[in-house]
Amino acid sequence: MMGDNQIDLFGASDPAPATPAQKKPERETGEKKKPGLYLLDGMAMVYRAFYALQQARMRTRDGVPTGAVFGFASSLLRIIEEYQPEYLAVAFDSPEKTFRHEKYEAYKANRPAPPDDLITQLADIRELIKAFGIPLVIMPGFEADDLIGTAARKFEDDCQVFIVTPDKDMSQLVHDGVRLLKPGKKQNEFELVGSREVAEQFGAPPEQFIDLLTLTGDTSDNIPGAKGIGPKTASSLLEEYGSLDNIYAHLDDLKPRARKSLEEFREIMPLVRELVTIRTDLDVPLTLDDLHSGKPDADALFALLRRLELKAIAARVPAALGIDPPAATATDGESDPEASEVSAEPTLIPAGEGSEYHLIDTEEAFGKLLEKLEQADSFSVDTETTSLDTFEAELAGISFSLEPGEAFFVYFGETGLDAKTTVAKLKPLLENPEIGKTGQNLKYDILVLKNYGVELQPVEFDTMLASYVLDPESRHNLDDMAALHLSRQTVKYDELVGTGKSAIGIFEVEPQKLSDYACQDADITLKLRGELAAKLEATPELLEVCRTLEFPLVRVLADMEHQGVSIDTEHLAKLAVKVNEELVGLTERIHEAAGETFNIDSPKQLGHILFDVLKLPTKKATKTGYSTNVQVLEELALLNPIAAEVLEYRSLQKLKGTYIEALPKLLHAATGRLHTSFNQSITATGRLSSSNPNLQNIPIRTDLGKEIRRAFIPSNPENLLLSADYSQIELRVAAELSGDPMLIEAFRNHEDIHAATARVIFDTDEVTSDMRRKAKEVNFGVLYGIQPFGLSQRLGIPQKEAKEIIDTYMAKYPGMFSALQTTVEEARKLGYVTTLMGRRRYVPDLNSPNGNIRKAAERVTMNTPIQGTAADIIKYAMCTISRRLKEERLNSVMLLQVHDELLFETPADEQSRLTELVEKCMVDAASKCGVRNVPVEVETGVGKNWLEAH
DNA sequence: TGCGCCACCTA
DNA sequence: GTAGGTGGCGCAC
Repeated sequence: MMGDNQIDLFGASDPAPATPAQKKPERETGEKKKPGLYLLDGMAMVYRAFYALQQARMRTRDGVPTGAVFGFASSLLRIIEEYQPEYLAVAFDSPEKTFRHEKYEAYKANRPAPPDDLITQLADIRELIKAFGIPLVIMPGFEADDLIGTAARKFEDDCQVFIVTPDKDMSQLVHDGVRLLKPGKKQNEFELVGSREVAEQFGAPPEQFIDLLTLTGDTSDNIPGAKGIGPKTASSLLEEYGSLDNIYAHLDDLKPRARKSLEEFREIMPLVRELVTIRTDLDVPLTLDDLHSGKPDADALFALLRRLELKAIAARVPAALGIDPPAATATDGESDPEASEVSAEPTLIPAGEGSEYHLIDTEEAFGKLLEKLEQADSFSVDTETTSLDTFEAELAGISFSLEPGEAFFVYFGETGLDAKTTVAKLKPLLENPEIGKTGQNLKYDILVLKNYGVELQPVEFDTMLASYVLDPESRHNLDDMAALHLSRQTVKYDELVGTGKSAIGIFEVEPQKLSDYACQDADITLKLRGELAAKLEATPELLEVCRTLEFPLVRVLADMEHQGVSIDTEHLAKLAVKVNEELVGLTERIHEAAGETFNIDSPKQLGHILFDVLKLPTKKATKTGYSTNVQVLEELALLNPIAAEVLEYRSLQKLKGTYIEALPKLLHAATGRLHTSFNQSITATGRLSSSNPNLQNIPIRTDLGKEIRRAFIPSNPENLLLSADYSQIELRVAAELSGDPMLIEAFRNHEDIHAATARVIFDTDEVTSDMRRKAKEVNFGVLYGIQPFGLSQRLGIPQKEAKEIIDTYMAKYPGMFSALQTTVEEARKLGYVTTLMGRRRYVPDLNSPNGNIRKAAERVTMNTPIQGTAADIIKYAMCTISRRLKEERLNSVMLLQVHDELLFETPADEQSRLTELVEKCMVDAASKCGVRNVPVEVETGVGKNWLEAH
């Protein structure tokens, strides 16, 4: 990487300071401000920049990755802009093995090689530092940490030292004159970390930090700590005994578990301590002058930034470094507007610039527009309304764009046209199946127009969903997409009407301004369609996901939301009375047992009662105190009945607050029903989500939960509810993906799959219920990206046992084993995972240097094809069912989707036809989506309410 | 009023 | 161990 192998420093081309060197501050003038010395932890900052900007996928037009360079340069500039450092240097590790490798073979052995995209940027970063005129410090055999530690110690009397690093291990260097600057959550913000902050964050002051790190070890460097001793235990031990040596001097006072662990650890402790200790005593010929920036090389710097198309950085350089771009290579502002898509902070042009927008507020102008629209075969449309609630919303106007660069706004305000009659004139073309409609979140427009008797169709392209399919975890709102894909700065809705109390109604906005805003949205939407469609076409399977699943589903979901579902408020009212009585009793008993009244809903107060007042043993800590969650309370229930009462209280309170009392309030005044929103562009896997209210998490497990389900009833009392759900769909998908013959065979034979798994992994025909339970957890584990830690937690067994179970499973189902492995390997190479239909999810963290983050990404990678394929299947089924219901002219309607279940309302005489149709569509959907080797089963039920139907 | 955190509901 | 949403508390603004 850093190719130079000179023994000593190599730095700026010109060691002479750009400004006359500050005189070293005189000793005695303690008041006088000391110069600042800023030491950058190079590689750590590079890594951080790389991952922080990975999502943005920054590249030059030629595809050269630039995110890390951008992030690093931006941080560097920020330091210069904000602190104007007298001394500034960047340290990097030497490429050779260091003394730590010699002492400990496995040092950093678990570090994966840096991703290719990062490696290619290292040379650029190095060039950048040189062009900035900043000294680069590298010494063979030593890591950047040690160089920084040594420099910090050496110069802390003469300077205020700031170590710029995201690495917590550096906390040990914090001292009177030494502080850390840690990159914050927001790009380009730094958090100043002094002694107090270290103590707050880690529960140990910097002086104890080495001992703390020794005890816990450092997984990222593959350095073991004392087993079973985590940060919390370590810091409380250190608080009590002051130092590691003193802890060892008092081993006998410790709890047996900690003692045993520390005894085992004793042998390697000195080595660990040496490994985690950052050296501050290297014998290196470093002088303060070596750390002084030289003159920046303007030619080299601007040439580099130009090559990498980092305009935003180039723009900051003149002010920060006091240099100007060479005349010939001046950064281009206007000359090349299209080029900026890939740069991080492209100069955005106003969205409306270069476009023609027309306010339509006369019959004559409207007549002309109508003619145009009738002759079009496709256009974009956007409604402006008085409310985000689609049932309340009144139209303020509708904008259209037939070709990029021109848009029209039909205005319904006082000075405009009459909404009702105008919409009636638009109706035939809005409903014309031959004229394709493009929009941003068309479901909203469909719902609004329904109130005006218009069934907007067909959904030819939805930019929000196209963006979602291209990258589900990117941002899908119009403003961000305009900036990202079009380098356009949009006028925001808030800028139009203001915010908070000073916000005005949409009809109070000046018509011309509203028109420009609305036209902008239609215009941008159509332009975005062009960009997004091109990207989809480059990946045909993603285009197919849009065409066959997402776009057709928009109408289906709009219809479901509009339909709504009825609930039996009287039933809920009765439940409320019962639950309230029980809660009053529980509250009394809990307060009595506590000896005082307190707020049971407050985990903080509850913790105080349980652990301070009643002195019950603590089990688990959270960030803010001791955990009082279900697992903890269940354990405590064995010691004190109050815990069981609290559990009961919690469960009742939750159901009461979230459902029994909340749902009746959410009934819509106009329809008397519950209208959820099905969000189609939220989840990373392709599932839907539901909100306002969330009807995908209605209780079912407990008795009270079942009673809540009983409250969901048909809108027409003559009708019935029909529920149809896929049986074990995710396991079947997993079996299909694995191709594992044993697993597939079990499904073909209609076996009890958990029992079958138990038989295989426990190698017996006598499967006990406990074996089945464990096997069930293993099966779930496979779906969730199985790892020993997780299974051990779920089953409450040691990690070692969990590992054995997993090993056995994988040995018995080799197809599953290799499929999971291949999935992760492929994803690591490609950067994304796919469902059977080709839906994508990017998983950049598979290359993270942080073991925990990487493992989490591996689980995501294993789960996404399974969860995502199941989501694709039910989406496909919903589309075909909706179509078939219309074709068959049935009066049944789809009400809800709950991931593997569909709920319908049906007239009694359609019940059997509906059942047959739904079953067939659901089963067929699986094979259409690629599940062809494993049979898929659907279970249906009918009843007077959701509980009976299920 | 907004936000992070904890806890807990679903598939 | 995967994917979501909501309610209440407690704090900062």
